[in-house]
Amino acid sequence: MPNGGQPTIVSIAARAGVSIASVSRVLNGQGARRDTTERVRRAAAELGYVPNAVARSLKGGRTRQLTFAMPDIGNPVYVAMVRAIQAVTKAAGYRLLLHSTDAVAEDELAVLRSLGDRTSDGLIICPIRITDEHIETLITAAGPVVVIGSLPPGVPVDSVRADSVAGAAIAVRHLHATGRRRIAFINGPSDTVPGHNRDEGYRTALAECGLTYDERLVVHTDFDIDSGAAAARRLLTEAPDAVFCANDQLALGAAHTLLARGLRIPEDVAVAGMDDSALAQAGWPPLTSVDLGSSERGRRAAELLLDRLENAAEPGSAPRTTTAPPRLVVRGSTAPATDPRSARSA
Amino acid sequence: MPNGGQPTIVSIAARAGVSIASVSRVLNGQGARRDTTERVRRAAAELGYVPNAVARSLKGGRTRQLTFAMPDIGNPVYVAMVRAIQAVTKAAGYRLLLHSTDAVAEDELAVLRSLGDRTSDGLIICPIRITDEHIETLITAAGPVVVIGSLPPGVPVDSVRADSVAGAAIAVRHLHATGRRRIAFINGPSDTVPGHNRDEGYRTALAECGLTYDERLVVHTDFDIDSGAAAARRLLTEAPDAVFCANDQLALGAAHTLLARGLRIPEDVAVAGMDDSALAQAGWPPLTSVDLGSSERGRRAAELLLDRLENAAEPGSAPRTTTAPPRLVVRGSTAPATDPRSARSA
DNA sequence: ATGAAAGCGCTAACAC
DNA sequence: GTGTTAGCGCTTTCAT
Repeated sequence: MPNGGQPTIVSIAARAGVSIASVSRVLNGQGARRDTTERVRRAAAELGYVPNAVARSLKGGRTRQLTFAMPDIGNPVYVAMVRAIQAVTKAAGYRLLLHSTDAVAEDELAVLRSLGDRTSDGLIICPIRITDEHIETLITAAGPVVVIGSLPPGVPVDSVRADSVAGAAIAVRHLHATGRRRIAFINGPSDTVPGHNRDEGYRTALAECGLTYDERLVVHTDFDIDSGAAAARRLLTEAPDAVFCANDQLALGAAHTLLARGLRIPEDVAVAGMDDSALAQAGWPPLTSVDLGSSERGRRAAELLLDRLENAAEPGSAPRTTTAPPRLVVRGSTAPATDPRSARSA
Repeated sequence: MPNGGQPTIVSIAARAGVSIASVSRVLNGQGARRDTTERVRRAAAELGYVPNAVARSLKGGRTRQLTFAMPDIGNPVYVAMVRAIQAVTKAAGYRLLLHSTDAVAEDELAVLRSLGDRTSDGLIICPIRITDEHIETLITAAGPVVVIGSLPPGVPVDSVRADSVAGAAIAVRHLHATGRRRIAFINGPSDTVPGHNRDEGYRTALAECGLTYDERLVVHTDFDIDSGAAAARRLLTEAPDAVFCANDQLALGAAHTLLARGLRIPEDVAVAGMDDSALAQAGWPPLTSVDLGSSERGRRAAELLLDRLENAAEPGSAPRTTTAPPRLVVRGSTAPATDPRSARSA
């Protein structure tokens, strides 16, 4: 037996007494005589035939599979992107392959290069850092790629970015508007694009609000809960009346430290995060957070990719870049400490 | 140009001045003369050759891809499974395809049937309900399948299950041992396997502890945060001194309701969840939870599947079933209300 | 409307 | 050690 005993168009053709070409036509909904159509269909059903997608791909040169590579499948932000991408690609008849790179640059490059093995027709990748090697590999990729993140100008690749500068600024202004004056900032690594941009937004907004930047109120650390808790412990000596965090995990960690020290949120200290992930609603009190449009970015990226795929006409046509606008989601963690009215000005 | 201009073994053969067979051999590390080997390698490198995985799969009958189908990619329990499965399959040289079925039975069946399209070599599936149709489809599946969940006896399919009966019982005994006597229970739908088993564990443990089952203390609802919050609101009139929840999301929701009503956790009411997902640590106070071995189950399932794949010898050999033992993880949400000593007896 | 046959890119006999 | 050739299962001309 050549294969595992699976029925193929050959078995169907034999059973129905027609040629394999007729089987193929009938199964793909092309014209055939009533009689032929029926016999083929019946034979296929009786045999429990399922078309071999691999053979079809080899012939057609397309797999109808797309890949999404993200740094961390456990991060709700990427889960939101997956959902959005899934919705778009599924509607277009594509399967989605998920790949977690664990933020390892080498792994990201490997995914990029693996486009050449024709396992998927296109790729959406969300790199946390973008090195020269990334750009090099991006340019020579064997298929269409869309980057979720900030590409340097001039790189001929479609991309979708978040406006975390504006996002951070919105949060800081909100905290100021609700009466906070000592606004601490727990940020991620400063050598990442997100970290750098959030820092810029923080500084800008402080200036706008007439507050001075005080480096004792700023901590750079990793993007997870424990780091947030540790950072908050260090900041406590500075007696901030608000803690703005570069993502929800950091905010959750910071909130734990504050509550454990007996401080009340938001009465004594306000806490705000970014991403508006599922964690923000899960926190106590529910966390104010800046939605950077994860779903929106995912959806947009998928659309751009599909567009390249369907209109493969001009592979060299100008790259497109979209920016998702940030949106503040106010919850309990930043209710005004003193004058409830001022909350309205947010 | 036949394909998208991608180099193939034909282009390499031409450039190196050898036959395609030699190219194939060299690239697959088989014997060849020094000179030949070198010329092929150089040609491949210059052309930026990447083997076409589709063609290789068609020839070899295997894709070296595995599929994991779970109900909800946003649920930390499944994320933990993905991580564990990924680790095992990656080490064995398999790629992992992720599929979120959204707990839709029809989607689960579709995934099962799609094994026939040869897109992946095997499947791990985590169905939330198991209907007769599931079993039927499972049996006639076109490739090896491992189920994470409880299969009725007699179904000839490998499976890995959690012991949620024992898990629920551990939690209840812990609450009793730390001084709680009015232990409410927020459970998922009773017509699901997990819901049914947790209920059994709850009843058993209550009896062991000499407490009587009081249906006013029990609520059946959906497995999410909002349902947990709503259920807790209903239970408040019964003044429980502990709330045991069938998963962490329910526990988180319940905790929110309690805190919002000004009750203290654990001083006034203890709260415990199940799954020990990332959410348990994210909650406030950090949630005591029963680890049902998500990682363990994922790992085990992957191992079973790989074993079937490698030793495809006897497809009809006896199905194996593993059960992962539950483990209580005590955190702040169930510290004893009165006598700190009694916590030791947990 | 239908059948014969070519070929997608690769591996593996089989000859030389 | 190397080349020739036959498929893997399918779609798609090209004849008939």
